[in-house]
Order: sequence, then C-alpha cells, then structure tokens
Amino acid sequence: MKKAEETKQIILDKAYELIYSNGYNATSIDDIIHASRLTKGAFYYHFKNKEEMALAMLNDVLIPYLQETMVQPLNNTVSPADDLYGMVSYLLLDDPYFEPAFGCPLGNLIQELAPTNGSLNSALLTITNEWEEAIVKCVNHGKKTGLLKAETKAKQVATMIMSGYWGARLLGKIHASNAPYKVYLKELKQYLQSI
Amino acid sequence: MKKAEETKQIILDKAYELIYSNGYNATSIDDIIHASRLTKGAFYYHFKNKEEMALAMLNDVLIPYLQETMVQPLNNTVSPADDLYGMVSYLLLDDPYFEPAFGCPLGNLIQELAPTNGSLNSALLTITNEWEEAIVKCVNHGKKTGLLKAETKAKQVATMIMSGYWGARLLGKIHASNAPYKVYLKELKQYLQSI
DNA sequence: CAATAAACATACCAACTAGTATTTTTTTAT
DNA sequence: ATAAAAAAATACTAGTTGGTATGTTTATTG
Repeated sequence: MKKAEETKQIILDKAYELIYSNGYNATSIDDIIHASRLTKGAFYYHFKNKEEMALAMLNDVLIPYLQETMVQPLNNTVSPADDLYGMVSYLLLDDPYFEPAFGCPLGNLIQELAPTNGSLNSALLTITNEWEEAIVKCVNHGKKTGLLKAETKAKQVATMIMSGYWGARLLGKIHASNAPYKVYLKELKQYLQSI
Repeated sequence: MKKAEETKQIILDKAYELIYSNGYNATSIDDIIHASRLTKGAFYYHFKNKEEMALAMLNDVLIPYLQETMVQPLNNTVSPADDLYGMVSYLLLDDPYFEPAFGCPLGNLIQELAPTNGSLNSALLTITNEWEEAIVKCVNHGKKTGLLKAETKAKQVATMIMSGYWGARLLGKIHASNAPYKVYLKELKQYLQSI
C-alpha cells in the first residue's frame, strides 16, 4: 500500500499542472494519464471519475499550498500593512509555482467552474472564505494596535485586496507578463498607507 | 443580401450568450446552431470555423458594447472620482446584460483563452488597452483640474481600478451574488477619495 | 418569371471525450 | 516461494467534437 499512493500522487500532481496551465475542461483524462505515463486502468482504479479526481487534486494539492502561501503568512502578524503587502507581493512576484501567463490557479477554477459545477465549488468557496477571514483578522488586529485607522472596515479591505490580486492576475495573463503586477503593487502600497 | 445578415447576427448573438454563460470551450457549434434554430450549413456558410466566428462575435457584439459601457462614460469627464466610480458601479450593479453568476464577459474570455489562443487574444488585449487608456486620461484630467492629487500616478490608478473590478467579478461568481460587489464599491469609494 | 447564385439543410467523417469490461502484471502477506 | 489481492494495462463503447461534401431551398436580378 505504498506504491499505489505514489502513483495516485503522480496523477494528482500532473492533473494540477495541466489544469493550471490549460484549464479544467481543456484537460482531458487522456492528457493526464499520458503526462503521468500511466493508463486508464490506473486512473480509474484510483478515482471514480474526472470530478472526484479534481476534488482530490484540490484537497491534496492546491488547497494545502494556498493555505501555506495565502493564509499562514497573515497569522501572528506584526505590521498588518506590511504583511498584507508581503502576502500579495510574494504571490505575484516570488511564488515559484505561479506564472503570469497562467494566472492564479484558484481564480482560474472559480472563473471556469463557478457557473456550472457543484461539488468542486464548495471547496473553492471554502478556501476563498479562509483567505478572506485571514485578511479580516489581520486588519482587525491592526486596528486594535493602532497601526490602522479605527474607521477602516476590515471586510471591505479584504474584498479590495482579494479583488485587486485576482484582477492583477488577469492583467498579467492578457499581457503574458508580470509587468502589470509591479504597477498594481505600487498602487497597493499607496492604498495600504491610506487605511 | 439582407436576410443573410440577419441570420449571421442571430448566430453571433446566440454565440455571445452561450459563451458568456458557459465559456468558450464549453460552448459547441452544435449548441450555437441549436439555440439559433439553424444548422451546420448556415453556420459554415457564414464563418470559416469556430475561431473566426468568435472573432466576429467579439468585434460585432462584445467590443462595441464594452466601448459603450466602459470607455465612453469616461469621455468628457467632469468629476473623475465620481465618473470612475459611476463606470464601475454601473457595470457591477446596473448593467442589464451582465450577471454575477457569469462574471465579466471580457474577463472570462481573457481568463480562458489567454494561455492558448492567438487571434482572439489581440482583440481582447486591444479593448483592454482602450479601457486602461480611458481611465488614465480621466485621471490625468483630474490631476490637471486639481480634483486629484498631483502625486497620483494615473497608470497605477488605472491598474488598481481594472484589477479591482475584475477581481470583484470573481468574488461575485463564487458567491453567485452581487453582495461582494457592494462591499467592493464601498471600499472603492474610500480609495477614490484618497487619490 | 425564369435563371442563377446565394443561403441554408442533411448526411456524413475522423478525432476525441469520459467511462467500462476484461485481462495482465505487480505487490504484499503468508 | 506462492497464493491472494491489489494495481495497472489493454481493448472497447457510446456520445460528442469541429469540420466537410453534397444536397435542397430561398431570394434576388435580368
């Protein structure tokens, strides 16, 4: 019961890669097993169907990584503005797994699947809410310590930051470049000084 | 040569509807001709292939509408902050053709097609640049009249507004609601007062 | 009111899709 | 080492995809 887990992980990793770069619908099961150097038998031994595989991919690959890079950096925050800027800046410029031309893996999936799919959506919504909650807590902590203004509305700031990040991803995609990220980050810094 | 133009328009209109709500790849030619109550013969008489049809749809349906709702409202601006807020607010809350669950038609296409497609991308990039240019001009005008701060960087503001709008669309999508729009707009108003 | 071309319909194709049934190989426990 | 079970390979199906070839109808013009 060890080798099996390995191949399962290979499938999930390759599925993540292909779905991130090409989208969910544009990634066929044949694509995934070919990239994994496996066959249909292996795929359907480990997963009931494409959707269940995608759900496992979300839970085992994408979501843990997003919690690491989007949520954890905001825990035990000292300087809210700096920590928020740092979180977004890392995601946009430094994260080794994300590329401008491919956008945000979470944003991509929401965009593509939100109108149609059911079971995948709740997983996407959950991690989105966790992210928002982390930002809200960070802002509220800053209000308590006096580093942020008392009038600042934490949820509004969270919405602003999340929206800005995802939109910047779109600009990066259409330009196939991280140049828009840098422009956005400059204005984000200005904005964070105003709250 | 009149009836033919009508059916061509029907195809483009239905294609827009289906692609907006389901995505480009998820919309088959069969879907489009069925919704148009036509057949393959009609489709391929008017268009060489799916991509050429999509390009015509962009040029004849989507882009003119976006120029109307995203670009024109910023021409001959009097109060930049109000006009920028009004443009975004209209798009998010009042536009009769856009729905929270389906996001922004332009954003959707960029998201889905940017990594892969070629010919459609330049059309998407062009209208995106037109939008940015309109915002930049609006901000620069505001700086001249003294309604906006002299230090304000027009391109940064444009990036901030575009990003925020597109990201808010994503939040609306995952929540299948316009509630995130309202939260975003409140913070946008704050932000616009700070520039 | 024909004739003729434009506009559209029908029938098809090869490639691809998710998924199944069956057989073979590989692990694992004894 | 070997039997049993797990893991993976092979071969297949029915439905869908974009696109083509060839009809048939409809509109337009002399």
